[in-house]
Amino acid sequence: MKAPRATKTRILDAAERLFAEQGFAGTSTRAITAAANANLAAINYHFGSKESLIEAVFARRLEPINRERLEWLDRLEAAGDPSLEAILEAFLGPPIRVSQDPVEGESLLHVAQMIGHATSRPDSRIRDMLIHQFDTIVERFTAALAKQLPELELTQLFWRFLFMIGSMAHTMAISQDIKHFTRGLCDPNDVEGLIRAMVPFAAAGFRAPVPTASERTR
Amino acid sequence: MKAPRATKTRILDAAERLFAEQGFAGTSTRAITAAANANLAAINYHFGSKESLIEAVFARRLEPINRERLEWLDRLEAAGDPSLEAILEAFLGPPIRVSQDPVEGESLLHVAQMIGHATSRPDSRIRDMLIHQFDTIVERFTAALAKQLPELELTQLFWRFLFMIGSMAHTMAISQDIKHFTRGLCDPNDVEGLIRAMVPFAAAGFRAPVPTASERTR
DNA sequence: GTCTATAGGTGGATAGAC
DNA sequence: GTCTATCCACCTATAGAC
Repeated sequence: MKAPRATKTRILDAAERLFAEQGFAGTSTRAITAAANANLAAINYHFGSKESLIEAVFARRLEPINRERLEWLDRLEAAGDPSLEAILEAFLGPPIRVSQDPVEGESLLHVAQMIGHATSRPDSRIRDMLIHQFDTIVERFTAALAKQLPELELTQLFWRFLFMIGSMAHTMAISQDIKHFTRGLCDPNDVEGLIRAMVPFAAAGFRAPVPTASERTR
Repeated sequence: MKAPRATKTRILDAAERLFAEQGFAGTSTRAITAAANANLAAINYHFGSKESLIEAVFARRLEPINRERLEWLDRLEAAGDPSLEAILEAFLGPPIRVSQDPVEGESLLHVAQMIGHATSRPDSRIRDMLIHQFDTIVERFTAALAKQLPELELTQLFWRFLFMIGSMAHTMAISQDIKHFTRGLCDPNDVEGLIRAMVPFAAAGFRAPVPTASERTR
């Protein structure tokens, strides 16, 4: 006999799905508590406010993934000089694991969509929290990449790191429309296949020579 | 003596900025008309509804850019067999031009952020309109790319096209935080430099060999 | 911890004068 | 085309009973 999920967990689950689908401003606490089979007052009781609930939804998913990324990178660096592909996989691997968990699998897409919603709020606490969540990750991984690509200017390395993150984040964020645009060929739910497509794409991009300003588009 | 912009244009300008910063649900029609120095009833008079205003904001920017992309590709194909880099630049070039216009320059970032906000609304008319805006673009450009990369499986080609779009869209969407994450090295407002960084990255990614499932991460 | 009831505010949209 | 005034649906948050 399985215990029913606690109210707090049901609220987190419902909020995660609804925030991903409709954004933060577009999702009312009423809709969340209704979907979670909880009372309207439960959000304020358990989280204090809607904004704190948003932070809790993010933190529940991002903290374990980012912790695992850092541990993975630690192991690689302890074992010697990691290859470019190995570094990229330490970055992309933890999301893969989550995506393959039958229970938490959906959550990864939701988080990606939520990040899409959160990324242009100049003022909010949520943005500050997201920046803080990723600060260490960016620092550690760009340092590892720089060591592996010593001839690449640091500015170009940062650009390319951003491009890789963008590839992943945007692809997940528009996953609902991918089948339409690719005539059904690409399956956005096959995150393993997505990563297998992405690692060689990103690795080749990182290794590409930087053209001078004069030589473009012949 | 310059004529003051028409109310309709002022509303479009204000709505574009506010939607980009705060999302659609997070931006009230009251805030828009106040920022546009227009009357509260003006949105309904000129556009009919808030949702129709959103569509109008998108269409004003996307239609000329996408038309120019197709014309550019037409010219390339009329002149012979375009190179991979030339095709990528036909895709990325029109947004460059817009971004360098001192008047419309800001609008490109706004549209990118708005696309971020719009990308996970399963039900809305806005999503349908966006899909329609990009349908022809995706079809024409993937066909041109497939011709230039005949050995690349179509599935991988679609993935890589999505990755390139994600690189561009996400980079613009998080532009506010790029200086922070890159210690000031990358300037998100220098869209020309962004594209110059992106074309070789994407071109190398498109040309990367596809690994078999067995050979990964050594 | 969970519920009802409600306070106190903001939302989109419109009617009708000018 | 522009304005004021207003409708009413919906929002977050809280007080207080159970």
